[in-house]
Amino acid sequence: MGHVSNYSIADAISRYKMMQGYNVMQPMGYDSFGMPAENFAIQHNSHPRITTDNNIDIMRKQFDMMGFGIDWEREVSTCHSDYYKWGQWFFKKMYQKGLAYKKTSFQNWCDDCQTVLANEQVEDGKCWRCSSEVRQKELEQWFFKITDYAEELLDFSEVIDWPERVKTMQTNWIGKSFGTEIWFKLENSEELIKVFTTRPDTIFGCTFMALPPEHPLVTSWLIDEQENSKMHKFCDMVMNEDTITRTAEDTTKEGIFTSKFAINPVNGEKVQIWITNYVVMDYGTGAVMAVPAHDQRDFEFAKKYDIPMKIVIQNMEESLVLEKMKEAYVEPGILVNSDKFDGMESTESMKSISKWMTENSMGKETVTYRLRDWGVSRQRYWGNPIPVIYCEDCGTVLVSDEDLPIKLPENVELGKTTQNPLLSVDDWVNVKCPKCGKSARRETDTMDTFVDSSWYYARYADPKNDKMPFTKELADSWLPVDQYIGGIEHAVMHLMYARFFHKFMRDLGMVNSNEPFARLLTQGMVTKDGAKMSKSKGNVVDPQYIIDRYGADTVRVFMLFASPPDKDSEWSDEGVKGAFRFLNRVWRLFDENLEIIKETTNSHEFTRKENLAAKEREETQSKNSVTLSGDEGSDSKLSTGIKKLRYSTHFTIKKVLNDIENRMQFNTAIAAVMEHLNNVYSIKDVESLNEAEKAIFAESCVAIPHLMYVFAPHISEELWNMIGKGNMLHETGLPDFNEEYLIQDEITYVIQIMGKVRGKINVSVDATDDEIKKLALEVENVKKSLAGKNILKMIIVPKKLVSIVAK
RNA sequence: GCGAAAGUGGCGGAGUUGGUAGACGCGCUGGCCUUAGAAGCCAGUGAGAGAAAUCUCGUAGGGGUUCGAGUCCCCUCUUUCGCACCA
Repeated sequence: MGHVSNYSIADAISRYKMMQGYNVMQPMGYDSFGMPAENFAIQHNSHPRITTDNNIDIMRKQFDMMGFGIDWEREVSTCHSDYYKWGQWFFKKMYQKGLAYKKTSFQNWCDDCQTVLANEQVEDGKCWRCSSEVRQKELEQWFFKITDYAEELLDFSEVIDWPERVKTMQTNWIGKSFGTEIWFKLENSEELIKVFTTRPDTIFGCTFMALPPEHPLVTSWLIDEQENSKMHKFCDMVMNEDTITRTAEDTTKEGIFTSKFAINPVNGEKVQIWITNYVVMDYGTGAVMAVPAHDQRDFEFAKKYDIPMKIVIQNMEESLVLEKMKEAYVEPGILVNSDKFDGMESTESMKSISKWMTENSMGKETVTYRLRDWGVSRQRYWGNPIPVIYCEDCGTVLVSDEDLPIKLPENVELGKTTQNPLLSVDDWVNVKCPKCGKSARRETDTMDTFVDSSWYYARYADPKNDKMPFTKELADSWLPVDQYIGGIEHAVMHLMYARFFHKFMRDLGMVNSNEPFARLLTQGMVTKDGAKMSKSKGNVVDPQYIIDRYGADTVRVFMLFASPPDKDSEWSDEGVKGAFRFLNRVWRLFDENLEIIKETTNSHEFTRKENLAAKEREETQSKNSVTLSGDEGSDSKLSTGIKKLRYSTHFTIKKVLNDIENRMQFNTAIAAVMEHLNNVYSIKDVESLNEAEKAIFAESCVAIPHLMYVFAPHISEELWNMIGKGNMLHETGLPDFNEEYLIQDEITYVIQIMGKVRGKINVSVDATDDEIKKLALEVENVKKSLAGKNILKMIIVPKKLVSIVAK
């Protein structure tokens, strides 16, 4: 149901844009590589090639039944070699540009299964399959150097309508911070330990140094240690905690003293070196100068292991005393115990201290990013093979372009072993070295599926190209994507990888834009009984059943009406019936009044909303149609009820256009049409209306399919055809409203006394403030409430209310 | 633990810049229509008091700013999403 909801939104937007005259491309693709597909196939004792293609067929059928305007000529599936060939091609480009490289990193490893586990496959530190202990194993992995683009990824100036929260999350993820690298010497050695800190102002308070077990220095010390020494045991323990446990760990700081010391360059003091579980290798320099008095984690650690503390920043309001401190003092203050910097304000001192350290070769100012390079290696079968061959003589050799795609071997038996099946396909793994012709081996790692999904949007521009991923002309004519729709769960990773890839493609000269997605809508998920629909929970709704029973338009209207697109929406069987009832009411209105509508509308049409696309192309387009009720003669022939109806028609057009155009809020747009429909039904005796009134009535009816088209295209086109219009509704463009009919001669003012509503008055539009005040004070209930009070002030909010302050 | 959001009737949700809280829909109640049901139509529907006019309370909880707060500020709680203990 999630997909149905997702594409109901996309289809509504694209139909709206089509009505505006744009040439809209609504493509469809399947991110079909990856673990879920592989596991699904194993479960069903089948092959992912078969199961994914099957699932795609089912989805395509459903999308067709929903009537989504998808351009099937551009369908893309990431697991088909005509697509993944180009992923391999991009990998080569990354490598050639120095953006793909290999390094070791720690992975969740199960010894029994001989395989790497994803975080989600680790349950309580144990393998999900065999329940044996998971350990961290150092493996060679391929990485993409996304950090080269860190600075540019912080720049959102070229996206138009991205949700603020997505931008914030990405900015925090990149985590740029200005700080200082400080060089400590190892005692009795010339070896330097570099630490990174954002608080150089606290350097004089450093009392120990914290290293993670992965630190190279620790590794070198461990060689001299006994196998079963305490230090070995501690390091093994910390490193074997899987990433999740180590990440989710509350505050239990643990460590072991190395018996070694480092020298603080600013004062020559000896500081203890500890190995700890709370420092990570991947950030900064992988080493921390610990200042327990002014960092909470260091504080907790120092308390636990009884390490000295030193106050170097004094609280200006309340003097800090070491013995009494219950937590670290992290606020700004005045420097103390800091030699010649004593008395400086801490925030201001940072620059001076960094500068002084730079001049005296104790360190340097640096900028650090939290962002790490993107690990793309996966030890799995159902993914895109990495186009690399390892030769004993030539080393790492790229597969030549003529040999792409490297096709995944399909005659593998899944589920027999827990390892990557590719390892055992000998005639696939064993190849001749492209350079020297000697026997060599293929890389058996496949790529992270985020690689596949990082550029597919560009492939839509030129999906059948077999010479290159796409031509520049076609890509530039379509990109950037005007409207991208995806779940909020992709706020950081997918959306950032795609931005990175786009900039990379730009630097290859393949596209000329800087961003892949101009506008972004993060849609909510469909829930049932308060939880996300999933097979395991058994709370799924089969779209097929609902479509068969109520039709595609009902499903679309319900989905769009249930909640704003960026919020989760709760599935409700009753709510679906409500949408169905609404469409039936629309149908009946036309059925019952067909003759009147037909007779009176054939010579008239709404003023067409300006054709925006044409305007952009600077073509002149004459607005040749007339407003229907504009030439019906004097208003005096019209009853009040009919004038109200005319107001409703034009007000609704205005509201719906605004809700879609400026707010993308389909639920309120549909509500407005429902309200209008109620207004139309309030006209009882249609036969007895005069000609002018009948025309207004007909206009109010015709507005409905016009406005409903983007939500419920099938019934709207059908009604349009029924009233005898020759053309198709979607070719007519959007209707426009006539400002003239929105002018009201009376305005309701609410009267508040001390903020509470005490009455209402209807006032003519051109009444003066004094007249309004006078009328307000004449209201019975207002007089009653004011009895015995003095009026201090009267505030008039134009066209809204009168507020009286009285005591 | 960190980062980002959200919390409004029995339910889904309205409430564009601080200005009538609860639009619209669902559900429920009563009535009409019908041999009966389905469908449809009409009326009502936040809580409490009252015959009514009307009054009091009410937007997760607690404070604050304002003539006026669902909306702005501070604190707390709960839920959702993401995560790589960010020095």
